[in-house]
Amino acid sequence: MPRPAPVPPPARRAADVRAPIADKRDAIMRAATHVFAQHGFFNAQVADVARAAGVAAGTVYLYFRSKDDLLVSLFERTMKDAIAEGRAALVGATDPRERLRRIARLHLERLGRDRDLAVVFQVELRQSTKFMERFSSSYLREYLGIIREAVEAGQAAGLFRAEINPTAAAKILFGALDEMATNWMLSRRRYPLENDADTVLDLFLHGVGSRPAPTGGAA
Amino acid sequence: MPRPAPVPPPARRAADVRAPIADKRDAIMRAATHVFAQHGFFNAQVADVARAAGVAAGTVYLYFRSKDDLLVSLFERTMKDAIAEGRAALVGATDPRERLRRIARLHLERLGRDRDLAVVFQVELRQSTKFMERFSSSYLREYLGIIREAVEAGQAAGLFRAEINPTAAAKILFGALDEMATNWMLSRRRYPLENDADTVLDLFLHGVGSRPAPTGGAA
DNA sequence: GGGGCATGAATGAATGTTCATTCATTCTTG
DNA sequence: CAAGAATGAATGAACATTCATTCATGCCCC
Repeated sequence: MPRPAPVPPPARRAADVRAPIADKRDAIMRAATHVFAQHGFFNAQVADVARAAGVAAGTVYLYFRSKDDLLVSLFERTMKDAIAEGRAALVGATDPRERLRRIARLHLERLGRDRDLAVVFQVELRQSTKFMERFSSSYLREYLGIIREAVEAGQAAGLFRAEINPTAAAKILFGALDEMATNWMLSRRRYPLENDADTVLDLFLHGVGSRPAPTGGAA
Repeated sequence: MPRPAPVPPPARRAADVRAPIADKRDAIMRAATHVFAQHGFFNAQVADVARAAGVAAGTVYLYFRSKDDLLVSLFERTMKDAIAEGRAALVGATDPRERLRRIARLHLERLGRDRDLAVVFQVELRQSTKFMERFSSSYLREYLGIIREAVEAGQAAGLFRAEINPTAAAKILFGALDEMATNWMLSRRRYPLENDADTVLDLFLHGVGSRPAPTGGAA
């Protein structure tokens, strides 16, 4: 009996005709996130990912061209989701300060929700300049652009000092958030990461602000 | 004739008795910085490093326990240098704002001086949580501590707002500088990185400041 | 002064392991 | 009973590390 119930066949229904593709692909990506976070991309074996996903090693290659492709896909999917979620969250926020606050919160909420994902994003994706450049020139650029526009809007509204360089300010805010995420991920303590968003925003808004301080909400 | 002048024997003089050790070790570390920066740690072969250093592959193992050890040594030496240089630069600066400014400048000057080093520090060292944790729990902790103390001093002097969390502020400043360095390293343009220190500091000091703004120096 | 000799640095070919990837075969399902 | 999904053993290349050998140096004794 060479088949000890490998995966409980999940009772396919009619619409599942092309569902299995998404199912397995998704399972492999989830497993990969976990395994890469655990061992690091280079030390992780494709066979481990396959095992964690409950499929055979060869199956991975039915859904991904290569191990690299697996990491890249992970990254692309997450970034697309994140940017879509981000744009949605900005709808209805007109005050530039509020827009920045939402961006920051979302950034940290998303990473704080899934530690494996945080590890992959804060560590594994930065393994090689190859990945970094790819990341940097596409999604990071877009992300920084969104922040920059909010800063520019703030300047136009007279809320932020005119002499601030919006591009630099965007990098600074991103860098601060990124560092918070990295610290959280490396820390053994499991504090709520999203609270750091307010800390960062408070300092940032004071920094760019033309007034003494537009404090968040606390009396 | 299996010996096509492998390396020109560099005419040793008396004092060289124990010099070769430092020489070679150093040469290998330099070469490793370059090769790791070029191909990434995992893709770089020890043989490449050896070739770049002008020694045989086996020789690397006379000076380093393993490939990992080579990366760790690189990192430890640089951090020791940097922290020593940093502490020295702070001597004589009593104003907390001035201390922060010197820290920021030095941080970016050092990385901006050597692109290969910047790549290794901004990318290669972050390959695995193993290295990250090591880095984070030792040198980064120390570095953040230095920044935090300057912030606390600023608060004690009434220059910075009392409600600022100094630990968080230190992470924010570090994160912002780190992002500037990463951006510079990934950018094709070769602008002077150290100028970003003032940009960051300006925003940061506004952010923490209890006054409208302690502007740097420009009229 | 000079001709071996001991020392240990340096070499680089060989080793052995570790995987990513392939593909002939088996299984599932409609 | 096709068609195509899935399997997992086999393959082969890549590479860290080792180690038997070579080489350079300085020392000592004649």
